[in-house]
Amino acid sequence: MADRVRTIPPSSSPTPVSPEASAGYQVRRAHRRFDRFLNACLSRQGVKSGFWYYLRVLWIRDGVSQKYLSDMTNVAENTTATIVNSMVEDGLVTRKRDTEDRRRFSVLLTDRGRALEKKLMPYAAEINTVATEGIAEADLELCLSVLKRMSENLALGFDEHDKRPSEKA
Amino acid sequence: MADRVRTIPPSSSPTPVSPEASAGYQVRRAHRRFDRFLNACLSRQGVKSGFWYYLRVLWIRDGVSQKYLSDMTNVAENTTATIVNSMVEDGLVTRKRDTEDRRRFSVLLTDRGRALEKKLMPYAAEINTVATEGIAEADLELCLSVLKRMSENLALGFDEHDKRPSEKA
DNA sequence: GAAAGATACTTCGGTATAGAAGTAATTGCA
DNA sequence: TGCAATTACTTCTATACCGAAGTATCTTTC
Repeated sequence: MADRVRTIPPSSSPTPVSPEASAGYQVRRAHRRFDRFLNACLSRQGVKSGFWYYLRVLWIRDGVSQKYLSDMTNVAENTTATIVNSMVEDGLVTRKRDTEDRRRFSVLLTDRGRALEKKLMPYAAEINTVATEGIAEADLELCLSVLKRMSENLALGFDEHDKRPSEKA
Repeated sequence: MADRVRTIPPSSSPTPVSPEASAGYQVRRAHRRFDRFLNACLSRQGVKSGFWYYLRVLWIRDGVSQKYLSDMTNVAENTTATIVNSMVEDGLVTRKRDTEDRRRFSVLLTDRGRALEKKLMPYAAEINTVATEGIAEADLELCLSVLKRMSENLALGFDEHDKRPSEKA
């Protein structure tokens, strides 16, 4: 059943892959640092960091489904459900049954949720500014495109296995 | 007190920073995908994903302190405490008071913990291989060095604030 | 047009993570 | 030498996340 993600480990690696030279390691470390920095910013504003990613989606496009939010934030749907609940409690969004497809909810910003954009968005720039200090523009762009490609590569491995257990072709 | 991590949001960003073009966004997405892929591999082997990062450190250098593990894995010390407890329960490591400095523990691999190296290490290469498919060697290396620089930049902002509230110089 | 499958969401249980505050051991310094 | 600061670790509480399994709704298919 599995293919990219095997049950039996692949034959021993040719290169032992030192952590420093490993993409997985560097991505994880960078992520942890971004995450802590972001948390520090947001907690000062009394906003839970889990909200951030959802707010960013909603500021761009309001009234979307939880599925859409999950896809955009790269988070599982049950996680989104939990966090949206929490955001409703905090008065940042409301839920409304979609009339077209009654399985769905529309998640809608409240005034308070919308107002946070002005207060919080500058942090996105702030964090990226700090993070990218001393990095040439071209290098950064290349890095981001490599990250994007890696995300796509890893998603592929997954879709094949988890989302489509039976090959369609 | 804070400096890099401000209480008052910085003045409004010059560029609105579209998510796709944001380093934070790309790093986070890549991290989530790596994380899921890794989890899928490890759960098939009955190993909790939290163990992985600690095992990797211990396979290289056995008998280190929890502090050292925390530093190497970029994880807070209380998190390390929890996970090491869990690893002890699962019989992968043991703890031994350091006789030189009795505040410390040495975390030591059991035979079982050591044996996992052969079984699990190939995944490090596997994941990186899948992730970096179609990416030029030079581009990857540049990407990793940019990630490293970003991690350093973000850590700096933190150390200034959290680790050294009072300037030493 | 009814059963089978897919989709959107929820609930439950568990892991991974952090911050804050506490304890014990060590180090630094007056 | 003795007390203050620091360090290593723990405990408590809360958040962020996932997989599995369940419900309701929609779609497909014969």
